[in-house]
Amino acid sequence: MTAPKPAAKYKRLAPEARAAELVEAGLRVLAKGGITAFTIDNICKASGASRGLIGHHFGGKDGLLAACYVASYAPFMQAVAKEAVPMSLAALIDELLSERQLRPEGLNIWLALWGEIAVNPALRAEHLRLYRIYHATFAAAIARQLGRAAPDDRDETLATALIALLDGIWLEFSIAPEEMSRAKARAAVEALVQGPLSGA
Amino acid sequence: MTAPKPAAKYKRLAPEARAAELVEAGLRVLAKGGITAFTIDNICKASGASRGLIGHHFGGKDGLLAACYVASYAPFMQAVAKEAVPMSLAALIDELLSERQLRPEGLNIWLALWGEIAVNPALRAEHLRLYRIYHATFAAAIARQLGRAAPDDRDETLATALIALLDGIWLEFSIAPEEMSRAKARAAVEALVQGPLSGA
DNA sequence: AGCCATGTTGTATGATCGTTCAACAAGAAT
DNA sequence: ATTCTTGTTGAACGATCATACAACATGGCT
Repeated sequence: MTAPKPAAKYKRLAPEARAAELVEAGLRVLAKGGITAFTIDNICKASGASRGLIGHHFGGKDGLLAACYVASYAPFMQAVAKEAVPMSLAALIDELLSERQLRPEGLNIWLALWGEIAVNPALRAEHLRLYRIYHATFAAAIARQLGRAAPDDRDETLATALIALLDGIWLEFSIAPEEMSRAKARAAVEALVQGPLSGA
Repeated sequence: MTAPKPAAKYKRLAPEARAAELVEAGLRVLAKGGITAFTIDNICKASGASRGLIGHHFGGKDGLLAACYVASYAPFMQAVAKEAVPMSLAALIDELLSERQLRPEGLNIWLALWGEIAVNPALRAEHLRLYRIYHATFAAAIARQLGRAAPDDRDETLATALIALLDGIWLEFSIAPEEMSRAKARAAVEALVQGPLSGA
């Protein structure tokens, strides 16, 4: 009879690793049940961790929510603000409508967070910061497409319009997938964009 | 000394009047604090009524939420599905970007509700029903604009795109009013629309 | 092998949640 | 003035919420 192995009761993780797990669990909860389901209990159950950890690593529920927001923006900004070499407008749009970006779960998360952004000043500030980067990237791509070195007012307006268009598509795709497929999304963007952006 | 007037403890309302007051209070709460603040206590405090009334008139909180959704859609659908005489596309867009429709409070309400639509099947079904009416109205207006009697596939796609564009504008207007004014919204729509919808 | 810094647990706590319901009162009917 | 219908109240309830914290366990360190 060998000595009974005392089976560890939990796994001890580095703070960053645990934080990452909690953020991931939080995003899973948001995707499934929206902001209403975003509770300590639900998140810890989804993560397999105990209730105290969120407070310990994020100072509270709000801290985790902010971290979730940043995390959900990350792959998106990564796609937009690609390396040093700037993307073409077509490539940018393709990426944003790609399977990697346009997924119902991801959009449910955004939707839940947007509802909070409109109400939570801290999230609002963070959103504003990221939006400006996003907008500048689009304006630059549009200017390049039209053969300009730097974006002018017209390019800025087009960037605003394009971003709004893509936001709206995400929205419909998230709320009513029955009415908005990836193919429809692509067709819709092309239908509106071909005018102002094809000619000189 | 005259007899002391026994000051009525509350005002008794007709069911529809009370229901309307509660819906209005619910919308006020949603506008201010989002879906998270949509609680029995908050709503009753905002309405000046007692806790029991929501259960009595709507069967519960969810019933009131559904009523709020319908109520928030009402002025919008009223504007879109105007009388028998169909609106021109320009008039439609003008109306939707008008001061009457494009207001931050109203959009905060939508945002809060959208977050629930994505999660709540009953609201989803209702949304789908209204969206189809909305979409058909736009497709018809576009077809008329292009001189067609009935909308073809291309018109349907353009309607989808236009709706998404307007949705996105509402979104930005609600989340970050700093970056989206009514003037910007109008310019953005015109910038994208002038191409596909100006020529034959 | 023993120590120790610290990541983790889970209970306790008080606040707040939605719902229920018996008692109450307003206002029309008589 | 009295009756009666029914809209209204608010306390009671159990469930669930976020947070705090003392006890505990892990894995690296010596």
